[in-house]
Amino acid sequence: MNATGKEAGAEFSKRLNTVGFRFTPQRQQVYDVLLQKRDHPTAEEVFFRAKKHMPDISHATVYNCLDALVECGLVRQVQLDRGAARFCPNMREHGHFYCDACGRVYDVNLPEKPRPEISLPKGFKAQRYEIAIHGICPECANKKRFNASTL
Amino acid sequence: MNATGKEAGAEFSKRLNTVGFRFTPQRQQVYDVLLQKRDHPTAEEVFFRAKKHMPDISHATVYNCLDALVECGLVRQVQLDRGAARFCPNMREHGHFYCDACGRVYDVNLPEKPRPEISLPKGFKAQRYEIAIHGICPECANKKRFNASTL
DNA sequence: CTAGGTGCAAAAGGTTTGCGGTTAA
DNA sequence: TTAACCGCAAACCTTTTGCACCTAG
Repeated sequence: MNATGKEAGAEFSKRLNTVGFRFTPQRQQVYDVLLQKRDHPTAEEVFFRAKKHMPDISHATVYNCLDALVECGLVRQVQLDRGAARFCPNMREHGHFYCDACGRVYDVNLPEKPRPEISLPKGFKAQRYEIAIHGICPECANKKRFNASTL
Repeated sequence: MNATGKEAGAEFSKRLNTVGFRFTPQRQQVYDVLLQKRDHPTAEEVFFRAKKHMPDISHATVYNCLDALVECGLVRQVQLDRGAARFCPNMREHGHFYCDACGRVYDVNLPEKPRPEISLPKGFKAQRYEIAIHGICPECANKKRFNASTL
């Protein structure tokens, strides 16, 4: 039911400590929110969900927690359009599909075979990749077809 | 000197028209700004540069023009962090390297051989890809080494 | 004990909107 | 001629900041 039993909690705490962060209930709560519904919520959305279990949590704290989780490698931040950043606890290598019609975000698997190494000019040190695919999701594609046929 | 002579201007106008946009001097100016210094400026930066040649141009118009250029396929919008969107008139297939230290953005070539097709679940229609590589650029890598050695 | 984290409220970006006047086609 | 576009200014949304209090280690 809940992804953070005592064992997982200790693991989580250790992970924070290794990067110099403290364990706090707020950080745990924010991480739980991300694990419980993996729909790439914005910071605002995380705030509302966390508030249900922890009514006094503040906006600023949610941003702080999200940044901490990103920094210690438990969460990815995804920036897909001019709007708010989104957050994703899936640390496996994967890309994101962004529906330009409805704004929903889907995880997409990348080819298992490692993609041809992108050769960076001398001196550039890559730390991580983000692959975003923009397009139309099945649901919106259907809606569109329907609308077009009834005009 | 200037990428938009009379011929290029006619070409530009035609491109706008095909997507249902009008030619306007402001759109030309904004496009010129992007062509003249390909350093992935933000809308704000485009605004300041355009203002030098067209003092009455407004903030809102710059956003309008940028959106129009993106919509008719002359410019790409790139979103690399929580900050402002950046704009890029290079429509060849390429990725972006974002330096986490200084925030500069570099174009990077992708492998000539088409990368293995990313297989999307049934029904998803991809329209465009964005590949962002986060890391440290050579200049910042050097600075870092220097600072570390003098602490 | 104390550096780091929290909550609050205000400020700071960045982008969008509404409106009266202007202009490309 | 007129729908599209412009400039202006205010509104809006997202994120950051400063500060007094609190707490994990």
